[in-house]
Amino acid sequence: MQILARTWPTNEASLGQSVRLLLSERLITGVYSPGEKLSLRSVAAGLGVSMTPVREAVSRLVADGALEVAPNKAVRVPILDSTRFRELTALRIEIEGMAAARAASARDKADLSAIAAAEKGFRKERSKARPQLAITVTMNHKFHFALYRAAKSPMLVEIIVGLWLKAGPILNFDMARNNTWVTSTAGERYHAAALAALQCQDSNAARAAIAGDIQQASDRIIALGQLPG
Amino acid sequence: MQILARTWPTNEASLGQSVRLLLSERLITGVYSPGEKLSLRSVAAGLGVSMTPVREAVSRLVADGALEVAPNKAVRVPILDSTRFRELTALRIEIEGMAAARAASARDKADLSAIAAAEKGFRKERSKARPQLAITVTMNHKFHFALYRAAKSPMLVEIIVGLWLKAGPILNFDMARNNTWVTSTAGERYHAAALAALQCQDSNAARAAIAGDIQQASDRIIALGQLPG
DNA sequence: TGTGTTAATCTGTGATCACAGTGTAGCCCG
DNA sequence: CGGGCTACACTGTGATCACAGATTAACACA
Repeated sequence: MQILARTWPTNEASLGQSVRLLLSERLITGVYSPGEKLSLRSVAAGLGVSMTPVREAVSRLVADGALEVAPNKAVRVPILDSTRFRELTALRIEIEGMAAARAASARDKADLSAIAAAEKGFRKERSKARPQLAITVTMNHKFHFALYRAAKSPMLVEIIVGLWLKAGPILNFDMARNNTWVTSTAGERYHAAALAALQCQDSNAARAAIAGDIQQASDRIIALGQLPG
Repeated sequence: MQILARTWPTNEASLGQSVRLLLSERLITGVYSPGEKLSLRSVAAGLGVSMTPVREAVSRLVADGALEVAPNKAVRVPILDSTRFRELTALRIEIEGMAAARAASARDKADLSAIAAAEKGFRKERSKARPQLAITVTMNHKFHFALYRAAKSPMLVEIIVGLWLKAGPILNFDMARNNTWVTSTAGERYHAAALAALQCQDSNAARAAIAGDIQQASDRIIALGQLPG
């Protein structure tokens, strides 16, 4: 309980929810590597809770495709082959592109300032002499979801969270081994373009900017040639 | 265990999975009404299993938005207000339309015959003198998912299942009180148009047909004026 | 040294128990 | 007969126990 107590003040949320959020964050930020095995008892012991809330959280993540159960019944982080990775990338481009297009017309002033702040944070970290991967990843995450939330469609945001859960481990795992992503300026160019498109309510430009951002990151992963299949 | 044993031969799937599938089917086919309360113990007793697998299933469905926990901590079928229902409809049109468009280009012969068979089954039941709602709903379900599976994107199909879980209870609940859906020929016209579009690989026509089908069904619900908000 | 077999350990799954919070029905009192 | 209070029943949540299957490690034997 000690770990969770510090991360979330146990204000009001079930332990299962807390564990799920913690594991989600770890997956999206690449704490767990593709293929890594997770044991319910180990996770429970590491978090200081019993198996029950961990089981609830893992069960949900498995259902979301963020974790998988091998035929051995062992729980592990899925290893996407190149076919499934391309499928996921195509889906992300269409659905996140749709969210960006909607955000361009539905955004209000509060959205714009939140997105601009996130864009600035990302650019600032990445332009450092030695940008840290973890911080850059977090900033990228904040920017994208600030933008998607501007579409004013909670259900759509939930769908996108599911997509990021599937993509997170591979993206961050390979990024960590090849620093072309943090050293490239492609990301901030697309981010700036997306922000500008939202400011002038240009849906098509917003969709194109987000699609380009996703595509270029995906291309880097595929170029590494580490994916099976 | 007796109920589950007959529905699924307990071949190989955890009880939690079986319970989840059973509850999903009940939600999509409208066995449970919007606002209806579900008790973990009651469901468990009714299915002859312990609370554990039921909890796992319900937890997943709550996460999917197919069920919700009231501030009382009571689990119930969500009651969508008109705002959320319109949001859900708009999402369905875009995402299921996307699936239809992809299916038009990715479909193979096996897909076409499966979809044609499902289309025929739907049309046959609905054209009866007294079509049964439950059967019509099931046939409609089969047709749509046979079509979506032709897009060859399992992740996309999973997303759509999530959308249907949210929409199922209201759709079928209101349909049962107003037989304009089963008596209307609009559904089979859109289905036929979608099938034809897939046959000649016309993505735009396929998207339009599915969008029209969703829209007309949604319009009937809204026309009933039973939705709060 | 290589190989086959066994025993210990670890896995997820399901059931059961304990507990705090909430709604409700009944009953007592005015 | 009506209103307020008190038990009781029931809710979800978390922990713990029991069990079958699989993996691994060690040990004995050839």
